Amino acid sequence: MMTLKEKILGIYLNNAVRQLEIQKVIPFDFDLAKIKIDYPSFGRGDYATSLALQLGKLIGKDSMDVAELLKLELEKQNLKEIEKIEVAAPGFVNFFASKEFLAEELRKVLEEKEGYGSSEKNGKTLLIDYSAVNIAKPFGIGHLRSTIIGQAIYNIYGFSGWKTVGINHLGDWGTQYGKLTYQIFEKKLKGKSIDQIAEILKGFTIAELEKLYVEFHQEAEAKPELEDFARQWFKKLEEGDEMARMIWQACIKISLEEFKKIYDLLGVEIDHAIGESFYLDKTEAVIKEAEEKKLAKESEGALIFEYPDEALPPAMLLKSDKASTYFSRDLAAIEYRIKEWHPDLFVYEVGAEQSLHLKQVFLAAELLGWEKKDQFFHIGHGFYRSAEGKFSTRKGNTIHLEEVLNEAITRAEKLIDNSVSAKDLKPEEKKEIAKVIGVGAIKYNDLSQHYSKEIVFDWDKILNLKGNSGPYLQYAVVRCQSILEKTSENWQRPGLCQLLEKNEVSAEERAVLGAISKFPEIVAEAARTFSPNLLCNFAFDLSQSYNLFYEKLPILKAEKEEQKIFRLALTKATAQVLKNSLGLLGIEVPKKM
RNA sequence: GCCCUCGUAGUGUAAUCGGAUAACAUAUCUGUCUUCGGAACAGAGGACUGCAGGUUCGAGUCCUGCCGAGGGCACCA
Repeated sequence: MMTLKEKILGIYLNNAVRQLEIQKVIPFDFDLAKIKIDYPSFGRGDYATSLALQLGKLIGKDSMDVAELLKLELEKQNLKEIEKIEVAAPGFVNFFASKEFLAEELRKVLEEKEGYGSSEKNGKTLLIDYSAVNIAKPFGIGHLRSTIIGQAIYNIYGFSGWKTVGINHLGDWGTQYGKLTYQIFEKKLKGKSIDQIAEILKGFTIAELEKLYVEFHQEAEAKPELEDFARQWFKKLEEGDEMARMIWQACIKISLEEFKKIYDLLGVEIDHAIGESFYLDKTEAVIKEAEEKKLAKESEGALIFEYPDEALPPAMLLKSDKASTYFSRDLAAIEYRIKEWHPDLFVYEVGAEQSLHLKQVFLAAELLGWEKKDQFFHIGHGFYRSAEGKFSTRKGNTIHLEEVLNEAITRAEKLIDNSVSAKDLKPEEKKEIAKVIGVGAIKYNDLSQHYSKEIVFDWDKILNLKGNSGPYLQYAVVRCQSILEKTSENWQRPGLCQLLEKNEVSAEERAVLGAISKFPEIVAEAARTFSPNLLCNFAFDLSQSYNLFYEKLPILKAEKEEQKIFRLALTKATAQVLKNSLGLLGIEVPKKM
């Protein structure tokens, strides 16, 4: 299924250009790949191309003349989706979508419902690595971006016809667990019997684990030898020492239970949670392969991966004490994922700080002959920062996600208490709605900003509940639904679009329709550029168009019967498309608010 | 020192592979309510898009240099 945008580019413009070639107006083999279709600003049409500007330059003619020629050739094709083509200085060609096209899209929304905008299965698989929370650390605000953006990308690709595999690459391995096991053993377990130890381990909370971890770093500043003890403990862990394993496993259990609460609150479910430790016994084969392919080299007691022509700095495969590194584990993970799922595209939703590391991993996978490096994509998101700088687990100045979510929910509750329409609701219903609104606000705040940007953490901004925010969109849907509930009118009947055909549609109604029909194109663009924020922009635009229409024109009290039906259909379609958008973003819609 | 990312009204952001008068929110000011849900709508003011060059018919976007912020550069992940 081609979107109108794709049709204009791929068929209509292509035909026009070929015609001009035959007429020898322009030379043959003009490369249409350089051309794109834009959305012009309001009033100038639905689609635009600057093709004539480029052609004019190429053949040394006035772009306006070329634009007129293109317009002529396009008009000869009798395009049913296009009502009008205009030429504008200095050589733009603007397209206005036809009533037939808009009516057809409206019908499609009403028919296809939650499927509107989706694509048929394309047989390709996307594997996305996101969230990647760390064991024994609280679910920090820092993991929010990865979790939310990753889930949105996962949803968008699934909607676009891809088979999707989501992986939560749990951080459950590394020297840090040496630090923690050392600390737990020294501080809490030393000299205790096995039974006592089991009992103590069961009782830990994640907050205590975090506190121990922070204390370690404080103490290590005065006593650097602690770092060596930690490395020894990590080595024990790698060698399967019973005590080390026991402590480590207890940490995992406690952490997973804790994370489950947050994922539930966020409404996120990741297909597979696989810890880094899972790949431990798989690194050996990778290292052997690297050695066979002459890509590994010994250096200062460690084993490093070297890139030909120093394309990238070397990466470490084995530490000098022969312990594995996250580089070798990440490579082993790729090998495992290829075997298990045969993905066509590997996406890593991981902080921008890992940019170099992932470049090294991707290029290594290519050099090893597994995959091409352009099959990998790193969505390197910017961090949440406090006004003073980065949040750090080591220093203990993190903001816990649970705190943020609870605060958001509390703020939403206050608004609900003041809401007239929700005053008859039971307390537990209000609580549930507050959850949907609070969590939605936080998700939207995050998703609406491009992933590459840093976000300075500010309670008032992250919890914004009006203007360009999650609740604004939720409110638009709820209001649509409220109107629809007030009528038993069947808007899905023949004659729905008579008004359109008779040209009796106002500018406000036309704007809503125009916005709705862009949805499939926006989904495709959001997928291509891994940018959920485009969907946020779209949903906000549509809500604004609808709110303006709602303000200006009566729906249930429309003058004519056919107007009422049409406007109800518009309301239904708006609610549907907004719900589809929010669904992809992972934002729920309350029944009332 | 080298490498990567980011710099847009007071604040927070948008602008898709270079397109038209740089859009939106917030804050400030002014309006809209006997009408379908005011968490709404309309209007006003507010920008040499960090600075200086360059490429182009056209630059917030590409290139060069500088300034600023953040991150990275082998035994943390």
